[in-house]
Amino acid sequence: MAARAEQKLRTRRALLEAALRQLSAERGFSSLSLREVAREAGIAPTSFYRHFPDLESLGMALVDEAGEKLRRLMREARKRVDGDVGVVRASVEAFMVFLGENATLFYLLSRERAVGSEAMRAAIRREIGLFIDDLAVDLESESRARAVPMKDVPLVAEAMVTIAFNEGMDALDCPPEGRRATAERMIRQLRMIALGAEALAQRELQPRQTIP
Amino acid sequence: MAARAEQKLRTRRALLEAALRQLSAERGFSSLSLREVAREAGIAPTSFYRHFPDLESLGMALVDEAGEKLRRLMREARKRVDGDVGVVRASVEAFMVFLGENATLFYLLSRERAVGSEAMRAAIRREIGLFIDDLAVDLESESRARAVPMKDVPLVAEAMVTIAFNEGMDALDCPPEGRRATAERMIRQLRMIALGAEALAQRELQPRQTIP
DNA sequence: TGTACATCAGTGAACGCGCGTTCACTGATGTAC
DNA sequence: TGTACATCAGTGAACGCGCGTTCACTGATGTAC
Repeated sequence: MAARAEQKLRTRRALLEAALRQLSAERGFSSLSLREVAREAGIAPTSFYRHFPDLESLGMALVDEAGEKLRRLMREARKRVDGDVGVVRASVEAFMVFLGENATLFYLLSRERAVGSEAMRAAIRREIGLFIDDLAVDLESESRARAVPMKDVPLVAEAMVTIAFNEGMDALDCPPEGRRATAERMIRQLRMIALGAEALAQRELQPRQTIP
Repeated sequence: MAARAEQKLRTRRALLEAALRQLSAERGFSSLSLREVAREAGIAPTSFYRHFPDLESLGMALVDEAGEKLRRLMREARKRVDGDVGVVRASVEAFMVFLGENATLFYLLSRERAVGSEAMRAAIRREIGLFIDDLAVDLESESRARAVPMKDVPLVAEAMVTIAFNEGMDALDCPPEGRRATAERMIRQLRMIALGAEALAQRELQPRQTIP
């Protein structure tokens, strides 16, 4: 039996979840203390070291988890894309669900991206980069399917993710009844970006046809 | 003479600048300590209270300063807008100058917007809101001057500022020789947004003229 | 299966440290007459 | 101008607190024979 190994995993989980429970709108990861997390997880402070060399390592583990979960949800949502529901709307819907259900994971990604240790910021930039790449692939294939060319797809994806994270933060800051409105704002901004990139591509095809 | 009042102002300045000096890519405002700031400013920890009731109040003062400085620079830069240099390019140039010369003020606005105390986040949201309003006014007047209508100008301004702050962060994270490239990425993203908003406006004028 | 030994997750006491805040004070600057 | 008093920016000692980390330990689980 791996009784010992299982117990160890369970305690590790407890630590990760204790840390998540302490994160909120008010409290960033860098304000957590090792003792506090251990206390919340129900173990002695010294036992923490059996699982992570320091708090930052625990943070990195959370970042990985957050990134994977977010990308998995988005990938699944975009499978349902068809003629009626475009990539953008499907993505926004899935994103808002992620926000609602995993607010603290989103906080972690969104805030420590700007403020954490160098290692943490690098890890988050990596996760967001992967997220952008996923979106670029789907935008590209939608563009081909609809036969509407789009200029600079990776840059478009980057701009879209930037907007999504920013409006996502706003959505969490405002009361739940404001969520729908924020989602609509998000969609309108994303559509502008998509339209602009399409206009750029068309301009290249018909260079002189500008409206005075 | 107001010798005493002047000295008090000088010490206050010293405190503000000491705090700024401690801020960096690695250290967010919330990691500063009152004792540290006082030490750096060359006064006893207890003297701090003659100037601010707590560190957060000092932070708010810095936020106000940062917001005002940023907006003043942008307003001056946009005075130089003419036929050759549009609002977008002039704004980006001024923004990049602000980034280079006031990196810590920008860090403060950009990071504490996500992670500070409720009061601090509200103050930053206010400053950024004013910044967005300024931009909206100039976009609107450019749109009229060029006789190119633009849909949803305030939303466009919001999206642009979001992109600018995000790319601004990236610019500071990468070595100075990468700055120009980041600025160009920023401009391309902003142009997409502008183009998209113009395309939306045109679509309303000529509703059926879609390209298959 | 039973026994002897190894592993290792979790412990509790102890450490030194920097923190925010209080307090009663000092002495230069400011003010009233 | 001189004098007596008020103001108040800056001080240094002291407080209690939670922190991260070390250490030698315990005792259940795992392994070799």
